[in-house]
Amino acid sequence: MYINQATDYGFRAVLYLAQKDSPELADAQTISRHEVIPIRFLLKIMPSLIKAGIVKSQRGVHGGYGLARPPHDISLLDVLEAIEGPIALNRCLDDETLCSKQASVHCKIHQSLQEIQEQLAGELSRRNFADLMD
Amino acid sequence: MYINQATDYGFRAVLYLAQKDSPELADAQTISRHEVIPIRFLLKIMPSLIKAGIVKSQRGVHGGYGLARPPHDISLLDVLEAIEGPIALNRCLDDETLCSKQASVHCKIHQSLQEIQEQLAGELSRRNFADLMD
DNA sequence: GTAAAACTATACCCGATGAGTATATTTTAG
DNA sequence: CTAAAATATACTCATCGGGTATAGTTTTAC
Repeated sequence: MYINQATDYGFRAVLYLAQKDSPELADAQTISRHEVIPIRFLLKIMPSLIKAGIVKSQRGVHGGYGLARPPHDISLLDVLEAIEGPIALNRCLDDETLCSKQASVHCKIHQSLQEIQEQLAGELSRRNFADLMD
Repeated sequence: MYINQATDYGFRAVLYLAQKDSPELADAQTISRHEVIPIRFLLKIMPSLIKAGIVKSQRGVHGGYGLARPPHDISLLDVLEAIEGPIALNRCLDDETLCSKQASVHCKIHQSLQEIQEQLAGELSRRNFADLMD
């Protein structure tokens, strides 16, 4: 029941971009070195963060990455969902047809997990990257 | 970020044992049919529940499975941990040496995830199988 | 005391996913 | 034009999740 390693790297990359003082873009090499993330892997996950409107990028000679909005507007949930999609504690909460009992609506377990999932999502969205910077 | 399918089956099996009215043991066939769980798979996960002291079993002709303690003493967390081990939102919360930055102690992300994980565990342990029976 | 009904222990298979790598392409500054 | 950067696509490889198979062992009815 882990969150992905990619998501963990994503958290670190975003935090790095939030914390660096200069407003210039940071290139992948720099982020990779500071956060100890395999560069090819970093390069692969950045587009997801861009599509989600969390990070902006610039190609070319003095290109690199920067935050697309202020740190206090980026939650842990934003980054997690950008990289690994919507959270779902079990597969029938994601897609009811996957329940082998086909009983998700009146299934007490399902209902409990749903509530727990909502609490989890709430916690993840309450925490933003400005909080993490202190 | 799913919980295991095995855990989901475990929830159902325990709930079934809690809900059946007769105090006799239920054999694997019966549980499997009622809860739509592949029998071989069910047979594989039951020993974990037994080791955790949640379920008791009896071999032989009129053998089967029953709860080892009352439903209100069995939480979702009990079953989850019995089957898939302690929860950990990411690998460095499970084992610090797995953090590629080797920085878990003073890592704000780590700290946040730890708090969220504790909340999640709390929610899972607050809910017991007597609640689910209604 | 033996046969059948149960659970138990191992061990295997296979597809999906996670983690990471490689190659080729596009963009931009200078 | 060229070098430095990001992007796109596709690949590898190990692990894990889900499930199956085989061969037991224990218990009880008769």
